[in-house]
Amino acid sequence: MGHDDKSEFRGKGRYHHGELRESLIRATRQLVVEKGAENFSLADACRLAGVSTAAPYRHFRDKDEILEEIVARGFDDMAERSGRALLAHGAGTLAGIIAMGQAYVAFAKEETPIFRLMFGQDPVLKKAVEVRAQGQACLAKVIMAVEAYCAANGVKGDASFIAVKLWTFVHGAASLLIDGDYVVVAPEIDVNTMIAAAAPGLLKG
Amino acid sequence: MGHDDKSEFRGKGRYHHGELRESLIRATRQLVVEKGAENFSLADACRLAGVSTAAPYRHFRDKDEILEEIVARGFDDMAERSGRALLAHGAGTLAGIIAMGQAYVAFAKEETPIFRLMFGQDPVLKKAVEVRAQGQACLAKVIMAVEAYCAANGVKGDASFIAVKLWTFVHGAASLLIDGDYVVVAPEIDVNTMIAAAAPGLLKG
DNA sequence: CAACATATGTTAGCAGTACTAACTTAGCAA
DNA sequence: TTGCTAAGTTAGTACTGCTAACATATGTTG
Repeated sequence: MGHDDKSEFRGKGRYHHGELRESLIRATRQLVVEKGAENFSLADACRLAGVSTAAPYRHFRDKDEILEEIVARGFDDMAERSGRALLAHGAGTLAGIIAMGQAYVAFAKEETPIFRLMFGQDPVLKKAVEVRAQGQACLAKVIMAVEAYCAANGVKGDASFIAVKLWTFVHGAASLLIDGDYVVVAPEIDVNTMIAAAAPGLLKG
Repeated sequence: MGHDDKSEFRGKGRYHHGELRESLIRATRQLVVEKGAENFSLADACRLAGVSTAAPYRHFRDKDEILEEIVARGFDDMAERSGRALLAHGAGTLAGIIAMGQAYVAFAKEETPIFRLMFGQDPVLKKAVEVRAQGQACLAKVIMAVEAYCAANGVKGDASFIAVKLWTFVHGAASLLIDGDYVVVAPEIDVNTMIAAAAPGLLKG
């Protein structure tokens, strides 16, 4: 340590950076995680990559197109985590479904700025086809888990409706938690406990 | 119509506007509603009020302090709406509680940018004492409604825990709806139906 | 009523942003 | 080697929030 040359992002000292696109994506991810997407500036990412503020426009349409890349990788990450949580408890079990929900909240807590980008309101990101597809794939996993649960426990009812109810609850928990709203009005709440308590009721037809 | 003089916000043609503070708040509210808090600029509000961009700083610490005012009035509005929804069906009834939840979502849908300001992540707004107090008052209403329901229906369980579960679900529904996430993943969902379907399960101890 | 004090406006300017246009350099291909 | 093109650069536009210094109205007080 001690050499503050940002070698992780900089090129090889040449006029042409060489892998600027990937460097900018990594720099952006780091800055978004550190300071939030609201306070992220493309200019900062440029400084981190050791490049002029006009350089990104050779690789990206605009600021949003870089963020799309971050969101896409976020969905990958989340899908993998929730998949692991489910499998750790068995596919058709209540415990597995609860673990999935808790993994969702854990992701929101650990990767808050990424989570906000993934589910936030930016209409540009919402329209990106890659992003849409990955969001759908994420819920499809939940639906399959609920279907397995219903089949194993003799619950009759629309699995996708139940899945959306679960998602809604868990998403609400994640949002209120990371936005600091529980702290304001119900500071003593334990989100994981609450999810475990609510899941059985939500899983009934 | 036809006279585009913004008379609603402008002063009386004098050097001193007269009621600039209130004019700026109303202009800000209008602009936030129209274009979202993300795209709101204080400079726009100044133009709408017919005043220089430095003028607001005689009345507000900074941009955030104007927004706090918007949030405070938003909580007033929401509290009144949900109170009416509850009373329309009777204080201790399931229908009343469902109606409260639906009113929450309706508020989020109709006043989306205000709702986002109220429950969003801005740490400055979270710290404002007035805002905190009004948030607490809002949930206190829900807790009282749940207590009345529990008393009337012989449910034993912590009413505030149940209230937080309800809030969590309804907030998740509002968030996913206004952020356009249902559209991406489950476009056919009817949020009001879903709330009515989920409420009984969430109200059990 | 005049003079001053203060509240509330103004203009000018700073530092920062996203993004564009025109120019330059490097790397590759004929 | 020549020259084309991809990928950098600098310089500049138009915007932002906010501050400092200056100007003007308003109201209080001798």
